[in-house]
Amino acid sequence: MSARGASALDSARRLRLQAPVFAALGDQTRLSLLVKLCDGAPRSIAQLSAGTEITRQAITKHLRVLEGAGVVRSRKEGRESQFTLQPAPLQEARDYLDRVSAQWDQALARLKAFVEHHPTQPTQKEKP
Amino acid sequence: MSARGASALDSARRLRLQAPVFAALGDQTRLSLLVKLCDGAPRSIAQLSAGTEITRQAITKHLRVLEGAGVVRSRKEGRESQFTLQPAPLQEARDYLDRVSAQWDQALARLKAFVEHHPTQPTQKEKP
DNA sequence: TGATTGTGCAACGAAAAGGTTGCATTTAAG
DNA sequence: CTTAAATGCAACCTTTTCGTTGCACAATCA
Repeated sequence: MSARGASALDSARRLRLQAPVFAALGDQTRLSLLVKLCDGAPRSIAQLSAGTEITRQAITKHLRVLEGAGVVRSRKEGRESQFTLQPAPLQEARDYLDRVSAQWDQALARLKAFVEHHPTQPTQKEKP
Repeated sequence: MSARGASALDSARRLRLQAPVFAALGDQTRLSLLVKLCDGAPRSIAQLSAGTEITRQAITKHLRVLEGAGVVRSRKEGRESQFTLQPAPLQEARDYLDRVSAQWDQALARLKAFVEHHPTQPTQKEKP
């Protein structure tokens, strides 16, 4: 119960760490900021605000949210602050979704195997 | 211009469709509900509420949010409604993150190749 | 039937999110 | 030095979100 026990105990922590990342991605404006940044080039707030309908200050707030989730990093460069994408948390989020889907697939596979070993038995309750 | 052209034009629509999914995952309570459901077994609201600190009605609201994002499905079964995980939107979200990270990696690879072809040239501006 | 269990619905309140405006501050440019 | 550009900071407003309470209603069970 060492390896699996540890990861099971971390599940609550995983939730607390992963939810803010998803929350940061759960906004259309922030998602479009990420898309603009995912070509690898650092961009200033003014650059990221150009072409949008909303204010520069609103963009700034969104960038701070992304930074708080660890999805971007900011660095003071002269009079402007450059933002860069930080792919590691995104990959963790991706792996998280992968695990959820994988567990679901395994459950379905087990269910299928179970059904195939029980010929033509109609729907039965778990606890009769 | 068929395959890539179409997917490029859909990028705005992708944002509008993907953001709600991430927003649905961006809450600790909802994320834990998903984890409970990812073993494949349908569960009732009462089952999903058992062992939590918050109210059954709060859990219900979260489940409706998840359902609105297409991440779970509900089905009336007698007097109780069973909720099931719906992995397809999760996999789309995963692929979305994959594409973002992939684009970032490609950009870094290009940058690296560029640097290696320019020996010891110090940092230069994009538009001199 | 009568009691219990599982949900649905609605109103309400506190808190957070998303956005704006106005002004101060730091840097770069002329 | 004077100006313009890029941010930072703070107050404020409106809309959601998260959670609660209270009650009505349908489906079971004794």
